[in-house]
Amino acid sequence: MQGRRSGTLRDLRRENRSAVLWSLYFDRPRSRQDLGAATGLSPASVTNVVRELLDEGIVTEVGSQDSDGGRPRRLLDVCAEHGFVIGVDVGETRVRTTLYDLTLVERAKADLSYGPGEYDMDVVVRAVADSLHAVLADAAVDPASVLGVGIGVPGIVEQGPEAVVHGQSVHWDAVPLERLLRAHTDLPLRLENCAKTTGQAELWFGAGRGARTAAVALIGTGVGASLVSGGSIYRGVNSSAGEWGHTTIIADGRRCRCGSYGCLEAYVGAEAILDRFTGPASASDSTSTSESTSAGDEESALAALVAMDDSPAAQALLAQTAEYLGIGIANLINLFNPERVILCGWAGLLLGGKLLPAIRSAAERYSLRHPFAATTVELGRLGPESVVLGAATLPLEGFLNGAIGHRP
Amino acid sequence: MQGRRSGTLRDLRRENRSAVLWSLYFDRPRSRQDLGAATGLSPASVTNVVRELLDEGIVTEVGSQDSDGGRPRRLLDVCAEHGFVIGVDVGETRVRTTLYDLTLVERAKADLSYGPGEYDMDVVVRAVADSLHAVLADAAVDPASVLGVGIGVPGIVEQGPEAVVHGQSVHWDAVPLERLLRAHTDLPLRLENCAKTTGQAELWFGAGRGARTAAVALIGTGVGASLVSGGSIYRGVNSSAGEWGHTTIIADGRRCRCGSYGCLEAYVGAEAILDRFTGPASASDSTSTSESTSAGDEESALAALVAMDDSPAAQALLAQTAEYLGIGIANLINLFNPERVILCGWAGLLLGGKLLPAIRSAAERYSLRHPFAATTVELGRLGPESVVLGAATLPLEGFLNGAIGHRP
DNA sequence: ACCCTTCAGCCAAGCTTTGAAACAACGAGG
DNA sequence: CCTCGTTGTTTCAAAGCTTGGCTGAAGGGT
Repeated sequence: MQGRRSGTLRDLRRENRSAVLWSLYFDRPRSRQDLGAATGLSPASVTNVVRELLDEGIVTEVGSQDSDGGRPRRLLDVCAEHGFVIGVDVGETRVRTTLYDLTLVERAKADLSYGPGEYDMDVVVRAVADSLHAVLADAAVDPASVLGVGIGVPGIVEQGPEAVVHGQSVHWDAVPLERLLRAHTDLPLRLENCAKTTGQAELWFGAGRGARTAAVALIGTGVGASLVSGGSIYRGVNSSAGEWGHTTIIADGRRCRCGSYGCLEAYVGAEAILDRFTGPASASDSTSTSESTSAGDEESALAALVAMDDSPAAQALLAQTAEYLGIGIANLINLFNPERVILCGWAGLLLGGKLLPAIRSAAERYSLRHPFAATTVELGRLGPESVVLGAATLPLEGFLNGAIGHRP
Repeated sequence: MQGRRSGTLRDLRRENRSAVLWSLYFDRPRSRQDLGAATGLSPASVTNVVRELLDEGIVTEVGSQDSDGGRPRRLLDVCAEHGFVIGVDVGETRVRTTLYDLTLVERAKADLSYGPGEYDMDVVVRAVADSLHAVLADAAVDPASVLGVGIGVPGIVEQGPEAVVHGQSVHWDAVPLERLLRAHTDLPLRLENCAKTTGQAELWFGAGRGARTAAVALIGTGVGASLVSGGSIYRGVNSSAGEWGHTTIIADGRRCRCGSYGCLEAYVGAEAILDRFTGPASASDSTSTSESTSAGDEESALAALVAMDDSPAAQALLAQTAEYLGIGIANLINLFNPERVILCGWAGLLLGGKLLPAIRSAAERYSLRHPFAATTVELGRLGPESVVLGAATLPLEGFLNGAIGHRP
């Protein structure tokens, strides 16, 4: 009900400082005057805040820009070297890690794969730890200047003093991943569901730029979504909001790997699509061949399916899939009334590339006029890097908000 | 992305003042010390803010309470007489209006009905205007001391400089209701969808008290929801969020009055339930008899149906309905991860009274473990008055936030 | 009586933003 | 070459806020 927490003067200062920093970060470089206009702060306050940021080495002055006849504006920019962030994508078959500077320019990458189905925690934890050390060494970056590590994982991440992961589909049951990693590194860690990290990447740098309310629909082997409200990701009471893939679109429908029936994921997840194509006879009772096919196979198989222009069966299946996907999207539109729906994930992009018009049309038919009119349905604009990139934005977010500048 | 708007000192003061006021409003009466603990403000600041509120006549001191051995605390309370708010429920067959004092104690009521199906705007507008004048006269309240009028209407309310109503099911197409009402009254008006007003009533005073994230599911003839996030109602980009009734639960299912197929409303809306019972033969293609049955008939018919303990057909239908409702609720739980789901609306309460265990069990089966574990599914605790009461909270909300005290 | 506890008001100190005025840096024009 | 106008940035005094610490106020215990 109440829920404000401001109170003190210092908080006010931090908020203004944070507003300036966010504003600069997403529109770089900029003059002080411009920042004032964007944040609503007076020129004097901008000067004060900027001086502080300059002193701390968070921003720098980079050249100047002629004004029409007056004193030229000094341009400010974020100092790329001031700090670094690391993004980690804990995927189904491998760990991808990238170290970025403060402006999210890549400095080093590592990519460690383990056998498919190897969800043994020790293996995963070691891979993450190794990759962290690898990128740090590779980029020759002092660990003390790393602002934090963002880690995108499959499954629900229960935030708390130490994040715990519940991955119902990869059989992780209350895994204390943060504590396990803590044994290998002292870097600040932030864990988050990988759909949410992708969502944040698209929101900051992709198709979601500037949206204050959006739904990022992620389709891979599994299906998820991240819901953006007020410009940041909505987590719900338990951090498990956005489990779009397990909303029911057909009561008593196909069995889903979550154990329920008729879930969206059981129709439009990559695995489900392939199952529906190859095993139409046992449609409503597939124990599925998930464990036997690796992700890479799945990817090429789906690509092949999408490319079967001369097969009526494949065409019909894809049309049906677009219809289901449209229903799922329409449900998001009716419930959330987002200004944008962004279709992401490797399977989502694959399907969307071909079926977007059909998906849009289905979404329109299944949603109410008013909310649909306010929405655009688009494809994500970031590639498969988006999970890592989004993960890296997690510590960055903290930095932009709190912005406790460490020593440079 | 950025989206803060604070900046100035005056804003900070207003926020603190508002925090105190909210805190006091929902836990009345309270001592200053207690307020300090609740808001996190220092005793000195509480004193300052409270003095201001006392000076403006918004709060008063009411007696004192012994402390264990020390100076007794003076108790503060909201001054009921300081202002008044009016709630209006524009229903399907009548307009209900209530005038409350600042503590939401009823001071006067009016209830004007028009023939069923009379959605002619002139009739409705006149009824609202008449009822406003009636309650003002009845309570002998000076219009200048009315803080505002909240109006709950069926359909989507597009907020803007002048609210416009889109009621797809009652055939209101972009009705400029606020402007039409403006011709009859000078009171400040706030329009909102009636599901959202009910939701706010339950949130403030009913089963949702204290919840910061909740889903209020409203079932009457139509089906809607209001989604609460961060303690306040989520509206989406277009104010049309929460159209739960028109999310699809069965692809290619029953036709819905919105024009689509397989909507939740087409299964669990009161009209739909009755249709499914009386006309099972034409299940998938009912043009429905909606216009011919008035709401009152529907209510008693549904009550009769629910009471048919000895009819296996009725029992099966109700069980099926609970299943569908469970699916709809599970979808809310998976997507939103609320800490509470509250079932409201006359039909919702009727069904819930008998079927709540079945509904809960269905919701559990169709939702993921983790989000379900964090949720409770309960019945609304407010009666049919909740729409009016919730409508009255709309201006109250503005008052508690801004709290520009007018002259007492 | 005396001390102790608890609540409320007061005041100087230390923040903050702000608006106006001053300063800086440049082009244009005489 | 100098001056003026224009635009961007900084400085400075003023006003407002919260904060702790201190002082009263009002009662129990002992």
